[in-house]
Amino acid sequence: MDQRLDAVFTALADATRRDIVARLSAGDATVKELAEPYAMSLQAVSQHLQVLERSGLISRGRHRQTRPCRLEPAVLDEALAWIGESRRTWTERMDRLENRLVQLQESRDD
Amino acid sequence: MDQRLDAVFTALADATRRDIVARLSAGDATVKELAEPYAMSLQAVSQHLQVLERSGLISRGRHRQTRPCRLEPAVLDEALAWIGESRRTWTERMDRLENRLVQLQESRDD
DNA sequence: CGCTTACTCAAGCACTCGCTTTATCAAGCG
DNA sequence: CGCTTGATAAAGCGAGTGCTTGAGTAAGCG
Repeated sequence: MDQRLDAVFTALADATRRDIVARLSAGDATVKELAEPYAMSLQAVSQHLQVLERSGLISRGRHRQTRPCRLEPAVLDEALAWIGESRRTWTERMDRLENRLVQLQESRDD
Repeated sequence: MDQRLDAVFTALADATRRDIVARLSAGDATVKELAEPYAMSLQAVSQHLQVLERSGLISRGRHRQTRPCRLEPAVLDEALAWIGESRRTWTERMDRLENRLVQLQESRDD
């Protein structure tokens, strides 16, 4: 689990890879199609896709001589869940703090 | 924005730093307190905290000779929003696909 | 004042990252 | 068969990461 989150957040820590994920969320694409907008070699994009694949964020098939890429949202959900959990804990703590302050205020008003 | 997301996801791409974030979500802590459970030097933890601070995930004050660390949820929210957006786009596309399939099914039944 | 505590700075080391270039492979086309 | 297309493999390079040890700083305590 730790290793999977390592891989997902590492994969998302690069602007090019985030852009690829965003584009794949709108539909599958081949390596060439994905590489087209970037000012870098096809090989570099292929390496980015390997990072994304290793993290589980995308999967790849074979169709003729292309390797179509597809977003796999399951790992995205794990990342979402992890961040959400820390966020929730923080919020609950703040709520408790606020309640305590309100109680203090009320007891002083007595 | 891209740079901020780079920094946040890079910060979250390490299990020790994720653990620190999770612990800070439950309450502020000093460097020494945070370092205590890990089998690494205090300096190493201090460096992890610098990464977290640069990303905006935590802030640090000064109190006597300690540097209390505090989670700042704003950047966490940005990461949450980014992932959520890709997730949402994917889900909507799947919904549209399903609708089209249902329509195909219905037109065949006519 | 000296001593401890809490922490940072700096240098060094093994390792990884992002990208390049060159070479290679596998599928389809003439 | 040769040739192009889509993609991967391998090697190398500069920059960055994670950690260490050693030294330094700043605040509190006797």
